[in-house]
Amino acid sequence: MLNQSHAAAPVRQYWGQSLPGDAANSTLLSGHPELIATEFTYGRDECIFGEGEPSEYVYQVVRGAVRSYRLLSDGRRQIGAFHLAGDIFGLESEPSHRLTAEAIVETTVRMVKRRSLETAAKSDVAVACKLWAMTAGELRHAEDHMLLLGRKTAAQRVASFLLEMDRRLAVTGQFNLPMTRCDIADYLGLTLETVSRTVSQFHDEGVLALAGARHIRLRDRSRLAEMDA
Amino acid sequence: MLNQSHAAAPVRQYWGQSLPGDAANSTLLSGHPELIATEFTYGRDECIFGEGEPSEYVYQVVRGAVRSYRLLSDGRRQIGAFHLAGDIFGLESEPSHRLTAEAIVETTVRMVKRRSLETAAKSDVAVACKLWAMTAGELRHAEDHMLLLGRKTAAQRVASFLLEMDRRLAVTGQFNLPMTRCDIADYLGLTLETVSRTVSQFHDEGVLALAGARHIRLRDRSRLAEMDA
DNA sequence: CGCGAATTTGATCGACATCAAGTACCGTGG
DNA sequence: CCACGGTACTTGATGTCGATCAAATTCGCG
Repeated sequence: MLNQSHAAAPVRQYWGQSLPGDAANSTLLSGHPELIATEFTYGRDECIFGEGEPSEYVYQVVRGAVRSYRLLSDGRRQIGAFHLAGDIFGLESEPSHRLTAEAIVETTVRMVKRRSLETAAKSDVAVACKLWAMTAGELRHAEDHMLLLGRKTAAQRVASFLLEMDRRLAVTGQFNLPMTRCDIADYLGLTLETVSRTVSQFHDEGVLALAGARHIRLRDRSRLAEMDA
Repeated sequence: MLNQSHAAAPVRQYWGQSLPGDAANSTLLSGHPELIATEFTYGRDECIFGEGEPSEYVYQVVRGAVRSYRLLSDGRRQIGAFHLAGDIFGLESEPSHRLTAEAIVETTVRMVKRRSLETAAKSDVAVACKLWAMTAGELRHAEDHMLLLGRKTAAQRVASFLLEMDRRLAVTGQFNLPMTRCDIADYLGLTLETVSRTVSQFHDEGVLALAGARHIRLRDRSRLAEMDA
């Protein structure tokens, strides 16, 4: 059950519309003039921060995609979340990160010092509430994902995933996945073969259309939604 | 894969030392005089609040044990957390509960109005930070649990569970489980049979001692810890 | 003591993992 | 522009862990 090839490879780009960012997110890292935001770009598979490292910065994805994960000692990996354009990640109430974050593709992030956020929170209750709301949002996602990992079938997991990606990055009713089948598998608690087979099956059933493995158009969202149940 | 008997039955009691409550928790619901706390006792298997209900109160377990869970349409259940004496639960940043909470055994809770907490948070940044820290703590647990549900073997899941319960409710190096094998299974993403078999196996290996199915003494914590890895 | 639920244990099944090719895709260099 | 090489992806064959089905057995409580 050792895991599969989390190795490096050539770079791609252009993923993610720059910062659609739902209003909720945009505010935190822009509303306060005293918060200095720096931009930085990471190459594909580059580490942004590692598990256990002190959490110095909070990040927002400007362009690209990020995976946050934890490892078991034998290399099995569980990706807890994908962070796409507009998403904020790396926000901790504690002094150190509990997951590793890596760029999936070439990714630009905006970062602000955690300390300065905390300072802002101390003087402005609205900021403090904002931080709380953001962590609560992550918790909600984690709760949904626990149900998926603990109790859903492979088909249900893939259906959930497709609907999530459709919601988060579809533009003209279709989307490009920035992540590999292996990433998806490690997000869904499956193997890459099972993910591939399930996507193929959905394709055969006419539930989705493919243009290359990464470009997907959902043709029957209601069918996916009801099988997800 | 339909689930097993979440039915009602006679009442038991005496679970949980009354409020050992780590300092972190005790403060929130006691430090502020303007927060009026009411006590209430729920019978075994009684619902405290349901998924989707407006989140009017925040709760702290005084005595007993609570399970929080979500259901799939066909009845499969995923328990996200057990709340034991001292734990706070039902704290939401949003207006409604996202999981159902039920008393596992006869359980006394202390409850304060969510609105009054929010009011306190608005005037006192320390309270706001406290709320954030508590939600962050739940998120940390959820992240650990995602790794367990997505990637650990049955034996590793049960080992994790035993170590968690040992940490949270052991008194003289031993503890009484308030929950059934079915609850444990729905927490670990397994079936009750697999949980039972795994506990029996640990018993045969001398890793733990049993006095009835619910009373457990861990005899080799380091072995459990290393198999959990 | 005796009933009903909880738990254990056994036999069998099946969904997904693992092992193993084969194919498509894409960036690079000739 | 095309051949090459490497990775990602798909597909097939087989294996296995945990689920399911089915009885016992034990445990609490009335």
